[in-house]
Formats: sequence, C-alpha cells, structure tokens
Amino acid sequence: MPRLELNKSLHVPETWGYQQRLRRAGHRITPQREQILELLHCSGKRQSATELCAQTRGMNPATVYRNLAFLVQVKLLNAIEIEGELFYELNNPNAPHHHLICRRCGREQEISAHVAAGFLAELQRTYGFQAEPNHWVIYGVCEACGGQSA
Amino acid sequence: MPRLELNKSLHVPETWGYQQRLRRAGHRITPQREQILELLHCSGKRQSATELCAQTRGMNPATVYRNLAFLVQVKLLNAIEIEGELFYELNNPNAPHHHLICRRCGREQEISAHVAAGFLAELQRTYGFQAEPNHWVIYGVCEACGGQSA
DNA sequence: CGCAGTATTGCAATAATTTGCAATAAGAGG
DNA sequence: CCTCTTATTGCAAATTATTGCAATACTGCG
Repeated sequence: MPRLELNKSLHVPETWGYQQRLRRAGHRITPQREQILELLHCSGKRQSATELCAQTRGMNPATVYRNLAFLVQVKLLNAIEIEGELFYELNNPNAPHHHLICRRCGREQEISAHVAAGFLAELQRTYGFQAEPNHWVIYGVCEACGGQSA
Repeated sequence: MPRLELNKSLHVPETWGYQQRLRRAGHRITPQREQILELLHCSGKRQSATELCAQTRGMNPATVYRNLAFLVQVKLLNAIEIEGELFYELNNPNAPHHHLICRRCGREQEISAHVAAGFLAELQRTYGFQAEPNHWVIYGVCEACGGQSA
C-alpha cells in the first residue's frame, strides 16, 4: 500500500494557518490529518464520521475516528449535533457563523455577526464569560413557516 | 424473562405531562419508554446512550437506541453534544435552560431566563424566527478563569 | 372486558466505533 | 542528511450501535 505523503497537492488553504496552530501546540502534521481537513474543506459541507471514513483513501477507519476526536479537541473542527446525529465541520475562528434551522422546511439561515455579537457581549457583561466563537445551531420555526404563530 | 409492566412504581412526575404529549400525537406509552424517562429523571443528569443501555433492566439495547431517537424527535428529550459526544436529557418545555461551560475549569453556569429571552426576542425581531426553548450549550472561559483576557 | 389493528419490541445478523499493541514516521537536534 | 524520541498509524480483536423481520402488546372500539 503506497504510503501517504505529506503536502501532496492538498487543497486546504494554508492561509487558514492550521499548520501553525498544530505545530505551536506541539502536535504533528500528518497526511491523515490533512486529508480529513481537505475533505471537509473541498466538500464545503458538514460530514459525519461514517461519511468521512467512506471517502478517505488508504486510511484506516480507526485513524479517522481518532483524528476527528483530536481535531475537535484542538479546535480545528467543530462537532455539531443535528437531529441527534454528530457532524464535523472546519472551525474557522476568523469567520464564526451560527445557524437557525427551521424544523418545518429545513431551511438554514445564518445569524449575522452583529446579532450574535450582541448576545456574546451580553454574556460577557452579565457573567464575565468569554464565549468561544464556534458554531451554534438553533432550532425553531422560520418566518415563512409561521414563526410568529408557532 | 419477566415482561415489563406499565406504570409500575415509576418516578417520572406525571405533572410533566409526557403521557398526554405522547398520546395526543398518536404515539404509544410503553414501559420501555417510561423506563428511559425514569432513568434520566431520577439520576438528574445527562447520560449517554451507552450509559443508559447499561442501566436498563430487561430491555434490549436496540430498543434503547430506537427510543432515544424517537424521544428526541418528539421532543421529550434533548440530544446535546459535549466534547464531541452525545448526551440525552429530559426536555422540560416549562423550564428551558441554557448553559455556559468553562473550558478551563469545567464549571457550568446557567444562563438566566432573562438573558436568554433577550436573545430569543432578537432572533424573532430580526429574522421572524421562533426558536425552540430547548437546551443550548455554549463553551468559553468563565470569569474566574480569566474570561476577560482570553 | 375482549378483539382487531398496528406501533413497538426482541432477537439475530450486520455495521460502525473503540481499544491494545507493535510498527512507523514526524520533527528536533546533531 | 542521519539519528533519536515519541506521537501517530495500522491491524485485529472487542465493543457498541443499527437494521430486518417475526412476535408481542398498546389502544381504540364494540
């Protein structure tokens, strides 16, 4: 089995600085970790562990699972729960975003940075709590589906 | 194996109205479902699927998993993600609560209804979105651990 | 209270996830 | 560049989670 090579035409923008983030914390950069980040970056969507396992090339499932847990811990990924299932997505600290998901039509609406910031500031003011700018998912009913009356 | 019996000295307060909620939606009340609710109610804490499986008496794991998914869907339970793992807790619509969890000391701080309501109102105002009053978990750094400087 | 209809359960087979351990390779230092 | 150290990987076994299907038992109704 051909051994995986580091930095072989990956498509994870290094502007993101994931390499620095790993190295500074004393962790290693491996082709396996890069492949996971690449898959999530290129697909541009949340994926479950199982989905990721199916897409990796020449990589053991155990490694996928271990790295997902690892990458969540070091905050390169977010783990988010949707309808009782876990999904993973890149965590870009420079562009945190939060979603409203409608239970009826399933549409996702992004919460503007301004609105989120107001709440974050309130948490800071009231509790002295500095919330991480990661990804929230809030369920409810959107305007079109009757958000007022629900 | 002794067959499970319905309503045999359960400790889930019926003030909660879970029976009505199930029946009105056309779902059945079974000893298995009640046992899961009871375990969560009596322990008073979030539990993972695995933990719940280990505690059930005379009940097949498949049933536990299927019912957890079911109870989340009908909103009698909340599924929440903590450190990449899924946990279940009772969803009491009359007492929604939201938590701040500190990454450093692990302490959990409840967000007051007032603060949460402000944000919910903002979502309603800005997006016409009626958020469900279920359970959020927000990570960050608490005041004692240096929330200001982090 | 008993019966019919159908959701729900248990069981067994399958798939997904985790774990221990030996082998490998990233990164530091010569 | 080579060597050393140790984090990380792959493999295989063990555990946990899911699925199909026949059997069971909630509920509504007579």
